[in-house]
Amino acid sequence: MTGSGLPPQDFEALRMAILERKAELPKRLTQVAAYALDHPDEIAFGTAASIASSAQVQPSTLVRFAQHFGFDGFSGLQQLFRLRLRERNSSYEDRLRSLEEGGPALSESAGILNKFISAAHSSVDSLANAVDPENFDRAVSILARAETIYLIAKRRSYPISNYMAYAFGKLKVRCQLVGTAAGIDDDLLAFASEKDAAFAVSFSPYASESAAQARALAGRNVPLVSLTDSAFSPLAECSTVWFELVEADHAGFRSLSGSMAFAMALTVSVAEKRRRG
Amino acid sequence: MTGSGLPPQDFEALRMAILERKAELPKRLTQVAAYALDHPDEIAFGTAASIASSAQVQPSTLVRFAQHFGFDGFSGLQQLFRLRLRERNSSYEDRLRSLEEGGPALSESAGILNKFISAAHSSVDSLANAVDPENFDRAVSILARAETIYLIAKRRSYPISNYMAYAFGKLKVRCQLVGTAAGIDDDLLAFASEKDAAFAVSFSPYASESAAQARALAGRNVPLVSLTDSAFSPLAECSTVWFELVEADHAGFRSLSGSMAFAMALTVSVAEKRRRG
DNA sequence: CCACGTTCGGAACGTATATTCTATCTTGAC
DNA sequence: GTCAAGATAGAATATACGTTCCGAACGTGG
Repeated sequence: MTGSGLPPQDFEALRMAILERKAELPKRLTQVAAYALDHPDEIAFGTAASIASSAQVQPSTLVRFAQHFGFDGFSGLQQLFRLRLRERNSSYEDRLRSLEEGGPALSESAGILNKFISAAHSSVDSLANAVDPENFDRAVSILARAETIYLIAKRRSYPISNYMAYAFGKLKVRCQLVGTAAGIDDDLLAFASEKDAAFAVSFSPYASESAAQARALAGRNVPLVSLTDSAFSPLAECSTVWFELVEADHAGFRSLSGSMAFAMALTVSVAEKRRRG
Repeated sequence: MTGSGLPPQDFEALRMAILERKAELPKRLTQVAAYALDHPDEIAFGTAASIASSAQVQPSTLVRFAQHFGFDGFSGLQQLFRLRLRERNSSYEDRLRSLEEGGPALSESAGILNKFISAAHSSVDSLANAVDPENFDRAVSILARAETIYLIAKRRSYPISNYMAYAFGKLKVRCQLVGTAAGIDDDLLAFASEKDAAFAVSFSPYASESAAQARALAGRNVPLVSLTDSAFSPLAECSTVWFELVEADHAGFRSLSGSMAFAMALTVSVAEKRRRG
């Protein structure tokens, strides 16, 4: 008797089983377990031999590993990894493609909508990849300890800071929206001190006022967190912490989908951190 | 000599090549071509034998098919199908899972960020599913023929109309943002006539002014397009065309990612339609 | 109707595969 | 230190795989 009852029926179940028994597994099997969870794609596509060499293990070890989890052999386990990839993809992209293929038949408007949906989708994806959790954490800390948070954004970025101001208001976090009425911005920012902090958003082509205001604040040692779309942005050089987010666009118009998600995450995180002390 | 120059390097190129040459392909190869594009997953995971029997073809035909597109054999072609699945999944969901697994180890902020990314993702997805292309087309037509577009939104929806106003400005479409300064909103709206149109956004809990303004406009036969989150919204009943979009939220705070994508698609579509006449 | 080139089906081939088996090694208890 | 139980490495094996090959079928132009 090698296995342990019935094998898991789907990938999730297998994952749980592996995590559960990971501690009590022999050395080489632990090695396989770690490799399997870290490189599921390799397991799905590779051959027993190639996987074994990648994981620095003998092919037979893979078979034993599979049998420990109730499979007949390695192949049975592999099928679960393949199933996972199959099911994952069924929804979103295929829909886009099918719409795209209907191309000429569809109205132009529907085409534009799909482009924006697609752009929003990839913006959110790139947000997921671009933001380093540690940096995010630092940004949250900086803003959370500020007395007043100054929100700097012009033109296309303004809706972001506007929404943040709304949310901060709901969350009882004091903030000052900069860029709303003409002229008094710099007067407002003159109040900012080291005890405060600022959050600036600017995408190419960068609004010169935003950059100037950011620099001014940085010069007076006001901690500055910023969101921009390039390392060469004027915001990047004067920020305490900055994030690079490239919003996918359609015909030059970005949907701000990624930025909005980021902004809300930041806003809520700050409020949460402040609430917990 | 069997192949035709160099084989495609990625799945998309292969797809194009197949579609391009589909007409001039022999009978059985056409059969394979159709099967390949319809069941890409089968090709990625199956064996030559299993695929052949599914497609009602001989295994050798698969090899010939691959060779027609410049591959050495069937395996080379299969790798492209596998690569596609690999790359599709590499970014988003795995990252979420890995962060989710780090759970307790991760900071709370990172967790919140991921929740918002996830919410944004599903908002955009539901946008793709919820918006009927024909309705969208009607909405675009209504707004495109308006002399002035009135944008009605309060509170959390305001950033959406704000961004639309910015984009409409860039696109040289006349619009009037309603809800910016206190008091004069109704005076502004008094100018609206049947030749104009309005776009209203309101999510639960609905701002009473937005609903009232929308009703007033509808009563004066001003065409009204609206974006809201329920069929029971006060906006739904008085709109010429309306869209239901449920934004996924985290802790009650929506990221507006889906709404933003929708708004920009609408804005650009209107401008485009107007430009073309 | 015939010759020719192309396409197809199916068997044959060599290879690579997953699995099994066994000798060796490790582990831990007494 | 010894022994037993389990785990591992690596060779052995039987299987299944992708590919190749060749004769038959098909369609075409003369």
